Amino acid sequence: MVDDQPVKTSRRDRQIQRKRREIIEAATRLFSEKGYGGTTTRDIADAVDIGESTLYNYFENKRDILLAIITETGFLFDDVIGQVKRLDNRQALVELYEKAFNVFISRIAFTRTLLAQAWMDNEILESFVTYRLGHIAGLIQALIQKEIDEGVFRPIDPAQGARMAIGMFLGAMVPVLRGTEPPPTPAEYRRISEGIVTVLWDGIGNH
Amino acid sequence: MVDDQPVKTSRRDRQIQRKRREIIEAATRLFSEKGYGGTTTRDIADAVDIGESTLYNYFENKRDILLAIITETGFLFDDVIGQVKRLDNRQALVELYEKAFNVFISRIAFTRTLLAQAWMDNEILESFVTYRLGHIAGLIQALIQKEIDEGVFRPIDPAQGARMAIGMFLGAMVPVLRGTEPPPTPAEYRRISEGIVTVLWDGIGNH
Amino acid sequence: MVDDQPVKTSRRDRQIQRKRREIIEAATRLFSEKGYGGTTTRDIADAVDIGESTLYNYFENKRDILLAIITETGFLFDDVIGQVKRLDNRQALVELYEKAFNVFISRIAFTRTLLAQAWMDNEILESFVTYRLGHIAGLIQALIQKEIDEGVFRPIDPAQGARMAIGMFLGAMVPVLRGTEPPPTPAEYRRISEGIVTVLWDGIGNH
Amino acid sequence: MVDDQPVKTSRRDRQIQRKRREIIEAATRLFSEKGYGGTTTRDIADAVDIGESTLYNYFENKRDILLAIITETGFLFDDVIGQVKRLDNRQALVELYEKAFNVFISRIAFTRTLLAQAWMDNEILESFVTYRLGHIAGLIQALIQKEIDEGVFRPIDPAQGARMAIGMFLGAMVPVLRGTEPPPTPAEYRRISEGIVTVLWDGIGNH
DNA sequence: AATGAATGAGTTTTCATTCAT
DNA sequence: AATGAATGAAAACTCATTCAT
Repeated sequence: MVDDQPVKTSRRDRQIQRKRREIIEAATRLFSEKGYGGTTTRDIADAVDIGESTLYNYFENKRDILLAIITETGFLFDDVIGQVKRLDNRQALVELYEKAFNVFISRIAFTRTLLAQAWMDNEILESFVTYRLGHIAGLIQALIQKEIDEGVFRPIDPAQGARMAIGMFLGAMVPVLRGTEPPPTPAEYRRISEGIVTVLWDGIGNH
Repeated sequence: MVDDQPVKTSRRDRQIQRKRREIIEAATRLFSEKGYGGTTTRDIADAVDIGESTLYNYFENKRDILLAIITETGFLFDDVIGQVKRLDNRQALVELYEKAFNVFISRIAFTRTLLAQAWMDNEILESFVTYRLGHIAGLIQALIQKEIDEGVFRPIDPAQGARMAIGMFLGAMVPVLRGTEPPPTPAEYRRISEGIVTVLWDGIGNH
Repeated sequence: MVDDQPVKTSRRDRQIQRKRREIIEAATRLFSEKGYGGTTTRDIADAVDIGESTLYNYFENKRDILLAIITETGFLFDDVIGQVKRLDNRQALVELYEKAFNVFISRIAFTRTLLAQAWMDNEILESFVTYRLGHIAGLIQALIQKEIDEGVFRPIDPAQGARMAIGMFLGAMVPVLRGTEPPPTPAEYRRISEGIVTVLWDGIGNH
Repeated sequence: MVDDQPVKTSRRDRQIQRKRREIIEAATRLFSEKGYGGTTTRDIADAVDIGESTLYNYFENKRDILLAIITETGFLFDDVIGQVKRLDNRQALVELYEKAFNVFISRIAFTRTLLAQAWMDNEILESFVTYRLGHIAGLIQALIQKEIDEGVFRPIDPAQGARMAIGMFLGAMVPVLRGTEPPPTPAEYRRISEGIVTVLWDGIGNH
């Protein structure tokens, strides 16, 4: 009896969390297909097969669903960043690319929604994208600067170099996110990662 | 009187075209600021200082305004593409980048709107972006292939190379389109163009 | 065991009655602050710190809470009326005023809610106000008639006189109920009661 | 042709004003019957036989209708107040009562709505009632003070006297506004006005 | 060609109430 | 008896579009 109490509570809690997840996942999919504005609360409710008003037992309002998607899925991105302790050589960059491909591709619908929203919505851009992207860009710049200092790289503007590095990532991801190309397999994006880093270091030229 | 007729008509036509342009320009700005869905027909009418219903004398409906923006401004992009007769050497690619920067940056609001829309809307993606981007990608791939054939490039996948080339362009453009960085000056994007091409050919490495 | 039964039951009953009272008091306060329509069942439940649905174990529905407030608090007013055995002289009227002030002011929130509701809701007006107010008005009219008969009063319309008597009460109470004036102290409303009766008998004039 | 312009405009303007009036009148009636909260925008639209959304061409939102009722009908009350240049004797007070009865009774639905709303809504109380009622109360207090100074009145608290004067007005009006008594005829409220003032001056007592 | 007025079809959100546990 | 979860019904409000003038 005494032990039942915590079990009961956590079962109920798990029930709630499960439903929240369900809603978030349905909404993520819908937002990525039709956009946030193009998705109605009714669409979401229908997708989870609950009444429209039931949504409001789990979320304050529609925007709250969007923010929940971003915060509750976004932490996956922090893991990637967190794992990058030191980005101090070529191989580390390859691995960063790989991890980034992995997390982007495992959450295509999420990423597509996030980018669409960050494109128009300053709050979302700032509260989610700016910090993380800035952090990554900083790491890459530091790496470039180090290689310059060691005489491995030509003295280029590290900021511009970082934009190139990120741009090449975008060049590979955007068609996938947009759905014009199928998601690469892990083997493929390992190869792409290496390809990008090789070009960054040595270009395509045949030296 | 008889001679007047055509003059009159063409004057009226010019009048109409001028108003259409005005609407298109106002709508482009509004769409780029608030998104297509976030912009009301009332917003557009107010911006041009006409009645809301007057819009419908110039355009079938709201979406038609969006399509008109894309087709009537989009042709500028065709010029860039059209001018690229032969993309057969490094310098030609630098020049392509420069022209592309030029046209993107001179129409930031348009480009921002176009990308936002193409991100969600298949019709717009296909009818406008796919073809042009595919064409450019094809040119770049052909160039890469040629360099490979001539032994200048290592034997990489030309498609992947093209994605890198386009990605580096995105890496420079996206922050500008998104408004997180100021538009570069012509001198700056000349330098950026050269920087990108240099990296493509030789990497950042200090050979 | 056998004796326990009734004790148990009455303890439970008392428990129930206590909770009912709690709900009624919280609801009275909320209704007087935000109006009946402006108060949600959730507001009430929160104020008593119970679940929203638990309310329905004590009351049929929201309106039932309102009716319970009115009947279960309203009986206090009956006491005032009941105590007025004979309203047959000036002093008795002073005392009636005093008692009325006392009961109104000791239940400002209730009175405010009651008046607000009776203003729009015929059922409440009739089932609660009409009878009691009519009774009081009748007593006052009878007093006036008696004074006329005895030659103390001029022959005025007793009904109109009663409306004046009640009106002067309203003139003193309304600003307090509305919250634009602080509630008078017992000493003050004794003075006000005498003042009103004096004006009724002799006017403000300096005879 | 030149003269047509202003005519056209004013005809259209008159059309708009007419519709606004229609809406305001229907809303006033509905609000006085079912309360502001109990009246839906649909009720109002139906009463004027227009689409619900058409309301929003004439008013910003529902509350705006209420405020329009109050400001656009309320000015009638200002006329009454404005006409009271000097409230310096008994007869002037009688006339003030008469005018007040007149305006209250000619707009029963409005007055009932106003009082209901001012009872709960501080903004409306302050922006409309407080000032005007305060002004009237001030005039009455000044009159009482004057009569005290001239030895005509006993030295009572003028504020309390004013509350009695206003209270007696309420005593006569409230049952009419509430609909429990039929509106008095002009002859009747003249008699009531005189009755109230007589009681104020001399009481009901038979001196 | 220009437009004021009208509106249908939604959209998000609220809330009293029910019901299974 | 207590309540979390679910919801139908309605509410205010929006907006692209039509139409008569």
